[in-house]
Amino acid sequence: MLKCPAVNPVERASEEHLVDAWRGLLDQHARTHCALERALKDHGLGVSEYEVLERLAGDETTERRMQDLGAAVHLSQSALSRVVARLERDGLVVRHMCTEDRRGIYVRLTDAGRARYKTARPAHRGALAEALGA
Amino acid sequence: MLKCPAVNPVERASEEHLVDAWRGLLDQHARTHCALERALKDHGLGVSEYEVLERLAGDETTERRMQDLGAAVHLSQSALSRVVARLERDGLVVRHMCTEDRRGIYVRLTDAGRARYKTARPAHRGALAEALGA
DNA sequence: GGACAATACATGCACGTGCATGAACTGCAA
DNA sequence: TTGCAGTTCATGCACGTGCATGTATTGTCC
Repeated sequence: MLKCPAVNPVERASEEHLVDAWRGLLDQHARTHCALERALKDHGLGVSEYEVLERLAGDETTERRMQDLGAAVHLSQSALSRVVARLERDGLVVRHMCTEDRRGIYVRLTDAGRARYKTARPAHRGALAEALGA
Repeated sequence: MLKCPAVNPVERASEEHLVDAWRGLLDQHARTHCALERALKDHGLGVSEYEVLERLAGDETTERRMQDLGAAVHLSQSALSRVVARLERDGLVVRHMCTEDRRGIYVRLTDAGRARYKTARPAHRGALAEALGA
């Protein structure tokens, strides 16, 4: 039985190329994600937690609104809310309402949070270099 | 206060490059994964389920051992076990012990499974093309 | 042959995530 | 002012996943 006679060879090759690209992407993503997870575990951080910390540390003000963070990080709004809750529980960030729009929440890095970030950063970079190649 | 005086500019640039690469990877992965999830939802399949189905359909024998599948798919052994359990519950595959090694489990695609795969495949390819670009 | 490590898969459990919803608040229109 | 739609974030819930463990079987060494 011939397979897929309706699809011509060119389209088929293009499709296969796409699938290969996707599998490669999946491969690289899984490897890097695992490496980061392993590296950050020793510092008591998850990948999402570190990501948020980095966004906060990268900004001069060290203070951003939840929705700004949400736009930067690949996380649903609810997931971000919980990540920040965990970070606050661990004393790495503090949340406080903005006075001008009482719906909004500001997230600020604490000294402990900044210190934790600086400590974890080399491990993070190392894992990245290892996983993504030189 | 100068930041990171111990890191020279070259290493710093290399680090930034790595971070950018990782974020790009994350971006592309998230977008593609979401697109696939949306496309497959209409066919009652998850991304992992489809992945397993594809591996089974790609092989001529349509029969593989769990550990072979585990090596091909980016899933832990326990996750794969459950994915196959779900597929079996939906009647898309059947599991049966191999006679020569009674520890091993063979997974075989049913007619319904093959049909489902063929139906879902265009949607999958379409989402891939859309997400990964032309 | 009998004891013991190794392999292959299933399962209990904890955890992080997304979706849907809820609660608090703002801005606008009548 | 009052009412109502839109927003911003938190939370209940269901689900998929990984880790650790359990169960059954195989292979090896004595």
